[in-house]
Amino acid sequence: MPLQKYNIQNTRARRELLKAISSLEKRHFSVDDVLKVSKRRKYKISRATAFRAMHLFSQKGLLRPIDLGKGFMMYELAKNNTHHDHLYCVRCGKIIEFEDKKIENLQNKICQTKKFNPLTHTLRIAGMCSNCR
Amino acid sequence: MPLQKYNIQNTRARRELLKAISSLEKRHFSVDDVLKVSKRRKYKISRATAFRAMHLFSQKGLLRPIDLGKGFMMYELAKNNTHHDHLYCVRCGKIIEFEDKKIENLQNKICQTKKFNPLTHTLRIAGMCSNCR
DNA sequence: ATATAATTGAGACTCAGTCTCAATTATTAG
DNA sequence: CTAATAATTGAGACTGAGTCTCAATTATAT
Repeated sequence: MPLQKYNIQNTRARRELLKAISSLEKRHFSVDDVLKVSKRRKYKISRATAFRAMHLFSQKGLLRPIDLGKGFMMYELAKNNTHHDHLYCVRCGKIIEFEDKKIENLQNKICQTKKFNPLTHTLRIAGMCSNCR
Repeated sequence: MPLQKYNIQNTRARRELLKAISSLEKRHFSVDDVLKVSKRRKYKISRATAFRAMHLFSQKGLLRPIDLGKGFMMYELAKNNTHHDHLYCVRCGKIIEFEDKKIENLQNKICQTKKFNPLTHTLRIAGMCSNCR
């Protein structure tokens, strides 16, 4: 369990949260997805702690926050892959990941032109996946 | 005043909201920016009506919603320009618009590859503008 | 002019996320 | 190891954007 590797103080609550995250079959999850799992276990984690941990984990590079415009944040384990963007099916909720270096390069070019120092960027395409039409 | 042109039923509340929007010096505004102006006028508009109108206006193509990841939606008048994306300075709040056909094309190419039918897309780069470093 | 359909306001409500603060747990210094 | 200090935690109150309900009002169609 990699808490120390990410320079995150190893505590019971955080260990439990990580375990809950690992037990999720989904690749993309919300804070409440994690809390729901943790609620079934003996050691309960409070809502505030879960939110705090998700932030910390993101900041430390263990998780990556994903904004699908659903009104709440989703997360994914950062170690699974490198930065990428998402197609989001508004009908079935399916998330398709994609990575496009050319788009990234064009984004950087724009930032240079505008003398803008990028910190994060979000590219999300919402629509219908092949199953949903 | 273009309500009918957009196929929007012309009512007092909507006229007042449009007037409030026009009176804003800002190009990008939140529902509460609009409500704040309207609160200074004789004819008061309720919160629910304002939110409903913003949705309707967006749907009818009068406004364009902008998700800057601020936790609430921003809007802009659609007539000012065509679709574009945004750089958002997290320090001073400045919004820089940009348009990049090459990025759009690459996005469409990805959708084709993934057999995905895009409805909307959001590309937002958050960081620091030239003034903020 | 009436009937029907759409819009509105007020305020209760929802839901994600934050805050406070005292209690607990971890880390550091001695 | 122990005391002192620092970080984390839980409970629940709170915030703020946005939604819902429902009766009253206003627009549109007949």
